[in-house]
Formats: sequence, C-alpha cells, structure tokens
Amino acid sequence: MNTTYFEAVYDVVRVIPKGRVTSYGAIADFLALGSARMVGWALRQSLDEALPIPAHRVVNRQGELTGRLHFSTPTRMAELLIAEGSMVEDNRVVEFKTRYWHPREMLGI
DNA sequence: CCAATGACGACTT
DNA sequence: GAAGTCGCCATTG
Repeated sequence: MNTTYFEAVYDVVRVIPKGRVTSYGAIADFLALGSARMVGWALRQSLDEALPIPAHRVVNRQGELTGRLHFSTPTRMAELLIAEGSMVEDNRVVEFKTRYWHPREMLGI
C-alpha cells in the first residue's frame, strides 16, 4: 500500500494543539487530497497499528465523536479529550466552534 | 465485476 | 434549522 497519504494525514493530526479539535473535512481540504472519508479511514488504521497519533482530536463537522467506537472502549475518546481540557457532553465537543482548529493555522495564519 | 459500506460533508427541502 | 439526498473513494462481500 502507498503510505504517503497516511503519513500526510498523521503529520497534520500530530500538530493539533492540545485542547483543540479539528474535523475530517478540514484535513482533507488542507491536504487537497482524498476525502473526509479517507481521513477517517486513515485514522482507523493508526489505531489498529497503535501509532502515537492523537486521533481523538479529530471529530466530524458537528463536533460529534463519531469515531469513539473504534477506541479500546466506547468512552475512551471522550476521556482523552476531557483529560486535556476539552469538555464533552452527549458525544459532542462543547463549544466546538471556539475549540475548532484549522490546519491552516500551522502555517502561521 | 457490481453492490454495499463507512471515524464525512455539501447541498437541498 | 432539522432531515433527507447525493457525492466522495478505498475496501469488502
């Protein structure tokens, strides 16, 4: 398989600031490659391979923790977010709008 | 080879 | 603004 796309996604996810979150679409948009579905696909592999990727900081466009079922336990994703200062209620990031981080910011914008 | 299936998102009603 | 529809694209049946 071509790991180039995976590495590109991981590079972005790795630099998501602690306490902030981003969306699948934002990453796909920033890379101008693949699609939001592919980002989710890549992140699932990262969990299977137990790579040091903060995949819990990536949620869908509505701030919902749609990928929580892929973690070791269904509540693991929320616990990780809460542990670093984000508040989660009903599988959704509270104040998602203000905690949203676009990969564009990693370029100094 | 064709159909269904997702860690999704934009668009239309 | 919530709910439904369609596009997306690799993987799986």
